[in-house]
Amino acid sequence: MADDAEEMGRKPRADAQRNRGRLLAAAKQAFAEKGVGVSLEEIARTAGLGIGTLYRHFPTRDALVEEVYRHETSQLATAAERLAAELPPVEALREWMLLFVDYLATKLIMAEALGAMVSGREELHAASGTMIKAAIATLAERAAESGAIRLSIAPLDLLRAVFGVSNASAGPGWEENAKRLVDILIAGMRVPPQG
Amino acid sequence: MADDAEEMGRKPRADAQRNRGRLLAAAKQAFAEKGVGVSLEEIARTAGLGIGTLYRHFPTRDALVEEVYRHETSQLATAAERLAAELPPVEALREWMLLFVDYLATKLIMAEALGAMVSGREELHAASGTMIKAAIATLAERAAESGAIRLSIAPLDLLRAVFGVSNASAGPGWEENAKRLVDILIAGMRVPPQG
DNA sequence: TTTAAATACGGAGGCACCCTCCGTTTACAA
DNA sequence: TTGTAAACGGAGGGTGCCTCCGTATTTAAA
Repeated sequence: MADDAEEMGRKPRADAQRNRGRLLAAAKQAFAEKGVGVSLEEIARTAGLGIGTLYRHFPTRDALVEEVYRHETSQLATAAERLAAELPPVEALREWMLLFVDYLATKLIMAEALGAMVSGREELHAASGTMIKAAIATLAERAAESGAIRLSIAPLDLLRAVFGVSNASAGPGWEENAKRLVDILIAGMRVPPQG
Repeated sequence: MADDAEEMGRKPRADAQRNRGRLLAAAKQAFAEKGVGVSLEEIARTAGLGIGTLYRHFPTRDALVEEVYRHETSQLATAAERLAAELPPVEALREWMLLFVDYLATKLIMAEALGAMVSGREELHAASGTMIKAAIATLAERAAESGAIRLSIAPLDLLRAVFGVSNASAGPGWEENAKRLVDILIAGMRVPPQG
């Protein structure tokens, strides 16, 4: 019944666990308030810890970001499963992409992280990135297999395109535009009714 | 015949002119080799000048970038005019977007700059940004006026989407994908024949 | 409890970069 | 030739990144 503690050989010292939590909390708030570019020193200070401690727990800035956003990301993955089960393939794909836009909009904090994972350097944010990629790939491929759309580009590129529109775009209407883009993309991929 | 020296009240001192040129040359090469993030100190050193001189000529990193890329950008603007004159509206729009992809691909050096100008902080790269925006806006609006497509998103968002796919995307096939995305976008905006 | 090994902590220190400020040098016009 | 506006250069102060290692704490064995 020791399923909670996924495979970990040793036992982390109590103080280490506590401090890890403090760092994550401080980081989450700092990222939200100032973006993923905040000074790591500031995060450590906010957590009441030394910079060395931060670096021991999270050797790179991205390791920290990864940890902070893993939870949020998994919500997107969960939604993908639900949509796939409840809706016809193309609709599921469309809805999930719209949800993706919502995530970029609502949790502006996530935009940078999602962006980084969607656009390049895949090594970073490995875990979250894998979830997202799996979600969009599955949905897109199911939609393609249903015959309703033709998948002429890599599924992840759909998200890249959507992210491109959201990315720091100044205009207050970007969310609207991003959602319209989703529909343009779906329409552009649709197979014409009479072959 | 004094058309070369666009309106400038005073006369810049000879050494100032020469050094400005050196800085631009050094910057162009450095940007090409190491991206727009290079140390400005290194650029100044390469140009055989002091860091203070660089900052006097180009108060911000972006002022320097702007200057370096203004020429390249104007080529895109010129191409837009030519295509608009030679091709039917939708084709002109499509071709120019493909050309945009080529620019991102060929002059990888430009990708960062074009990206920055296309995605947000419009104040930076003002001059180049204006050119690009004017080009896509004109082409897109002409295509929409022809009745062949429906322009449901901001023209610039088309470029944002394309840029999103190109943006640091690791895969070697990104250029292909970006071009296919252009066709998906065009197809997605096309007005159905018997609307 | 005592004790010693294992582990974690903290922050000084070295490095890189940014940008400013101002004393020195230079170009050029009178 | 000479006075001065303009340009130069780099030291200096600030911030951030990351490493390293002496000190402090926890844990478990005796």
